[in-house]
Amino acid sequence: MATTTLHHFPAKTITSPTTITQFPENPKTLILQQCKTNKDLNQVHAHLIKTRLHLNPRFTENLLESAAILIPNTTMDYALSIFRNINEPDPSAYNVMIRAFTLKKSPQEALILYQKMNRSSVQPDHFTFPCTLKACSRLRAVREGEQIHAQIVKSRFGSNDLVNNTLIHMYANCGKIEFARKVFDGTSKSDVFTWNSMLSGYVRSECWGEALKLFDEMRNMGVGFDEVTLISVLTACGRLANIELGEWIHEYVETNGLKGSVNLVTSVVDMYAKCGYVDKARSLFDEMDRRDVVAWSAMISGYSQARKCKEVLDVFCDMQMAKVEPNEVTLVSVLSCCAVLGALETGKWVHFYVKKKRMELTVTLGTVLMDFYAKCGLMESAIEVFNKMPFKNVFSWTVLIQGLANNGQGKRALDFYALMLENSIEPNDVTFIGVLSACSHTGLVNEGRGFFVSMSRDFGIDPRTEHYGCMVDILGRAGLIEEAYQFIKNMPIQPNAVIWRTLLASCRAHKNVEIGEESLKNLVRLEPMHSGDYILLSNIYGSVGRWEDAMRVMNQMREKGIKKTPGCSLIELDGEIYEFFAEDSASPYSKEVYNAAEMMIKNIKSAGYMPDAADARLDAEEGDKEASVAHHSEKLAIAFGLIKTPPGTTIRISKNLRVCSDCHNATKIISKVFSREIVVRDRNRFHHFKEGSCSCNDYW
DNA sequence: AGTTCAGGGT
Repeated sequence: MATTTLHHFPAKTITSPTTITQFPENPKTLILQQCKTNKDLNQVHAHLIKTRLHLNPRFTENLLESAAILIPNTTMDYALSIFRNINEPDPSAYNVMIRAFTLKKSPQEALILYQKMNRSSVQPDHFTFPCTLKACSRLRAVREGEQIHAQIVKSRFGSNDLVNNTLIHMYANCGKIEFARKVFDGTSKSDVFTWNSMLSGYVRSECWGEALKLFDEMRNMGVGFDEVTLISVLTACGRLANIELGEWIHEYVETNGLKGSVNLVTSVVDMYAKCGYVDKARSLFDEMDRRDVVAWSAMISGYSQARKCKEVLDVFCDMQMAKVEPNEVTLVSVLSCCAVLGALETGKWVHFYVKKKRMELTVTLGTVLMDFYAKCGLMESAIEVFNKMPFKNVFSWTVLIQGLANNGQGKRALDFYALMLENSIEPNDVTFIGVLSACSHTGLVNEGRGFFVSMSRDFGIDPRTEHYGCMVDILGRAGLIEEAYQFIKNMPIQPNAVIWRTLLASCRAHKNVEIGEESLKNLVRLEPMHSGDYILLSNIYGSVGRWEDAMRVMNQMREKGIKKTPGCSLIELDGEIYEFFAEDSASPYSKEVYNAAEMMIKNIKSAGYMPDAADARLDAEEGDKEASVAHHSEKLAIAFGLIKTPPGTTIRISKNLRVCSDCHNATKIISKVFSREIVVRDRNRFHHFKEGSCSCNDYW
């Protein structure tokens, strides 16, 4: 006999340790206290039938409740079989079933049963409505909710607090906050639960100001408040950066001995972090004697929003040491910080973890995973995630479009934009930033103009500074410098420094001295301490041979006490991050790296590379200009990558500034001569170098 | 027999 069949015939069922041998008069206590599985229930059920006690509805309903709600991790099958055998179920039997379906994530079934109850003319009682409304809430079924509301009004439960609290919750959860308020105003306003329901409704609908107003009202009316109230109010404080009220609540928590409440203290931690006091949040977090996954996640997201990525990874590490399992929310914060850092290895580890734990690829998790891959330059992985996501929203599509645009695949980005519209997803303002940058990074001038018009005409989105910036970029990169300049002059809102900087960068690429000078004038007025701007104009002079003017601009900068931001490039090898600065001799690898860089330059020179001194340090001696360019941080990092990785490995570099034209040219040739793919993430976008050309088509 | 609450993405 095959051994596998034996497993289905264990002797255990007969001599199970939970076997019930003695039955008390009232089986309810027994069912509640001892039944852990359906098998236990079976025995009680059998006993009830044998003793004909099952004809007593009270016993049967107790059994039903146990089967539907009290036995952990079980389906509704057993409960359904009991329910179907009840001759004329009364409201309580229906209530148990409706409550259980909602509890077990089948709110749809709950509503179907409620309809059946109506058809059978069983009168709902004051417990039926809350159970059913909760199901509507879960499903965001506002129409069904409204129908039930009408039935409530017609019934005698219209003034029942419990019923009204659930109504408020249902409307707020379905986004109908003004309906919720109407219900609230119709209550006696004497129950803290009612106030809490309304408060949480405002918080859920992101009406932070209304929430605080309600809390004020609550204190004026002297209804009192509890922990749940404070948690909602703290959320609103965090979003409004209302530190005064936040601190008042913190005081209240301290003086009233409420620090043992993990939820409440977590909310205080979150409030401080959102108000910008992340260190204060941390010290409070450290004082907690118990931390659950939400507390850890709040601290991690606090650091993540403060862009303190190193701290995010440290706390995440501590969390694992503390043996608290991260969940989706935790991982979203961690991934978004990996995206900022370009921490490919760590982010991949998180993705692996998600797969190992078979976590659901929700819209949020999927979107942040895509963004992470896109920001590490791995667009194919990003698209793979996108294709696996069962649901996508405007965020997901926007990340995809922006990712493709930044990785030099502008045409593909626009294809996906068209597909997005076909899928009836409405683009928002951020989507258009992606669409317009796809145009600018690909040189699609007329398409760009078209989208800029379409944005407000077809979708009612008013362009923001960022959108004007994209247009300036589109025109400027294409060499339409004069038009870009006029575009800025005609902008209905005040151009900021970023706009002028964009124009200045175009002037650098197209050697336009006059408008470059004009741009710098505006930049000096708006952000006088930004070193890169002076350097850009200086390079423009250099590129047309006006070395004296170039020197003059650099001196002007130095006189103002402005220091150059040193160029810095990072390379990740075996999960370790190596940092290189331009002309850096302090690095422990400097000798090795300089030798490697020298060899590398020699090699590409014989393949036709000509150094471009326009990007050199101006104070370098004439003969040293070439060496100055050769020691840009990027070249050092690439040289290091060449000697430290096996032939054929892709080299990934991130740098803090934009790629200079000499490095760009050199890297193209390196990719060909050494047969390497090289991916450079600069402060604006990606460059994928392969076989002598770059994904940006020399257009950045 | 029931109701309110915390952390996340372009």
